[in-house]
Amino acid sequence: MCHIKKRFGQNLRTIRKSKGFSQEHLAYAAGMDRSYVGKVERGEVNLTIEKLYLLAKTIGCSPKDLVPED
Amino acid sequence: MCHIKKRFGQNLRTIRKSKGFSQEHLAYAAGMDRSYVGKVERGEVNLTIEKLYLLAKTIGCSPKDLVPED
DNA sequence: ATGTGACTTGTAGTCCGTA
DNA sequence: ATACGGACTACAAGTCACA
Repeated sequence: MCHIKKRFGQNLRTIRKSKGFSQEHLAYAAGMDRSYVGKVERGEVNLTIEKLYLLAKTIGCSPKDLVPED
Repeated sequence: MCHIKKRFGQNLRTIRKSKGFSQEHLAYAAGMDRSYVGKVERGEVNLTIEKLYLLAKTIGCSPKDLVPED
């Protein structure tokens, strides 16, 4: 429960890299600040589902791909 | 993108009912306020992933089951 | 290109009601 | 049992500077 943010961030980072995005590119494309994306990936942010969706959509994956299983 | 919250709420409501939970029971078991669960199901809340996870765990389903596909 | 801290503003989330 | 609202507090959102 307490690690969901970190695992979410790891998922995001893995998929982001596999798509060839930099944090900067992703942030810009999603209309977010670069530092915010970094915080999400480091598990420092308990982000909302709308941000979850925006990131998934921007990066080109399903929201479910970012959500840790357990 | 703008209807995520509503679709999420619908998913939660459907699964909650299929498990035989009332909003009150779910809220109590998850340590949340009764009115909050209602707001989530009505799509009035842009909830965080930790709440998403807590609700899924309490209701006995995967977090992915609550997340709308698109 | 990314990590981190400090900060302000908006809203998630709580707690109390009424119907 | 649920919908809905008001008022409040905690924290997510969003920005920036510097390493």
